[in-house]
Amino acid sequence: MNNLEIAWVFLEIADLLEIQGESPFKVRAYRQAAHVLSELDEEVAHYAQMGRLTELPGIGAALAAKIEELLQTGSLAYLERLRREVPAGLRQMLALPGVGPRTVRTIFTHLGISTLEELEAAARAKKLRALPGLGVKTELAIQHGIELLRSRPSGLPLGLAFPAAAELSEIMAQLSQVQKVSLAGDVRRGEEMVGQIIIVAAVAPADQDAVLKTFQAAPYVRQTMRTEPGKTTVLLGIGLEAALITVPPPAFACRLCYHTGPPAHWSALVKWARARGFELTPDGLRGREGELQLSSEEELYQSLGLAFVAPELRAGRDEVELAARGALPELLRPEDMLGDLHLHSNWSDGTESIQGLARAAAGRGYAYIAITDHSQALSIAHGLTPERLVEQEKEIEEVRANYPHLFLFSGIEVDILADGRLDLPDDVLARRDIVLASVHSGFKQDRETMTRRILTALANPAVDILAHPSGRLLGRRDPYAVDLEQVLDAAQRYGKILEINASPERLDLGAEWARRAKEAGIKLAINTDAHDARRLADMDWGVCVARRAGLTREDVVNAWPLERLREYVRLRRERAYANS
DNA sequence: GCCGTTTTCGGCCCGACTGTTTTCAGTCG
Repeated sequence: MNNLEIAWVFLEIADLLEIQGESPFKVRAYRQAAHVLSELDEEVAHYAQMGRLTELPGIGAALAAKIEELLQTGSLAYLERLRREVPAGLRQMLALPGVGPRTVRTIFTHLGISTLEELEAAARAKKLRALPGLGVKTELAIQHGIELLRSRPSGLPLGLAFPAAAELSEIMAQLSQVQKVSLAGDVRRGEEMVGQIIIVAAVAPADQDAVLKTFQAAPYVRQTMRTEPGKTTVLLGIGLEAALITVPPPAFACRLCYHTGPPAHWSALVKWARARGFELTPDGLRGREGELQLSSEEELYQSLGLAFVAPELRAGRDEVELAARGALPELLRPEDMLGDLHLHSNWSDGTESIQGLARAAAGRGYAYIAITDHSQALSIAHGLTPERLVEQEKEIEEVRANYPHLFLFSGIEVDILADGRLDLPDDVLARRDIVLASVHSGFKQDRETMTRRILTALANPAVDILAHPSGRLLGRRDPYAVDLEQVLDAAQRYGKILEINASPERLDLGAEWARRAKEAGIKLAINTDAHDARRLADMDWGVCVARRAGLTREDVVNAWPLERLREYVRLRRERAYANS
């Protein structure tokens, strides 16, 4: 078992214990341990071998023993016991908004309900409102929550699916029988939610069975679901399906393109090819002179007279036509990013010092970062008061002296209060180099109130960037009710920057809205919202969203040199304050 | 569950909001 799988086990234990009504601190210990394991650079097995598990923060004797058991046997008696005691359906109920462990327990003990289906039936039959602590509103909220859960795209966020996909692909690449291998499908296109991992490998027909068998025994694999000639589908420990497709080497380019999809893009290619006298099938490209030998996808597009279409742009929109005209955007690349404008230090709820963030940013070759801790209203995160901001400014100044080639913006992520006012006085905000504004409370406001709230905040001259504009948590929380059309209008009118939050649990704005923002002439910033130094690497997920949105360096302010960015912010503020 | 110049027990970010109540429990961030 690898780190992520063990972390997964601990998260399940935490949920089950919580439903059982165990001490919240014990529950938190498991969640904390899961977090530590998932962030660990080295395989936890190495720590186990050296008998150093308890040196990891949050891992004591009890958890170390459980990790050992998982590593040695692949299972855990304690978890098996909990699973017998708490039906799996109860854990799913925790995902319903407004439903926590106590409510789940009430429902289970009084009605004996243990699946979402039974729960929905009970809600419809108006049986929930009679339970202690529940009422009509909760009953309706549960019914609505189940509907939302159903309408959500299934699968896992890219940030969870990609590492597993990359590791599986890497393992396949190591095999001597595998001549070429590539990720395909949702993961390769950088979709925000991944329905299934697809890996395409070029393998001589005689070796296919052996390669498929190796895949079935790879790390992460819990069980084999289906096998057919040239393809096997497995279920991973993280609850996602992964398919390995083996193809004869000459067909690799076409099959890769076909399985990368989406179907609408492939259809557009087939149609384009046919109109020019080619026959394009998943197994090859046939021209008037016969079958073409293609050694790569690039050659496939070239043979069709098209510029290469980056997987992220494949959508069946107008990309084939643009490729024909040579008019595809020159997409933003990870190496174009020059800074990160949304970082939390240990002044609020981050774990890293400002110095540590600066060191990590310098290590990535950044030209600038912004320290943007929370404001006072977010007390759970130790949000900063005006007084502490003054103190922090001094520390930022000290760190600046240590990193002459890295500019530190003294920033702030100021809360947008329920009525749209900001959580800090204007003069305090005006002294910060960059101001992000965002919503962290009152998520249940109706659409009109929430929209007005955000528009009010955008109208404030102090605000430079609207952070995580929709508030969604991928697969966990839907966007709050807000009219993003109006938000885009206001951003465009006031010259505000919209954030693509690169945290893998957010990816907010998503690609569709980022595309529309660009079309409206709005500038974007891609920020990680990192709470520790390691998470600076999340930038790549944000770049992925930007690429799917068709963004170029020009569209993204933190792909600009420092002076241009500062000038942009300065001019915007000058205009805003002059008009206010 | 973990952790300790508060070290073997007693702490462990906390405050707002909501829906249920009629003074508060549960959820959320």
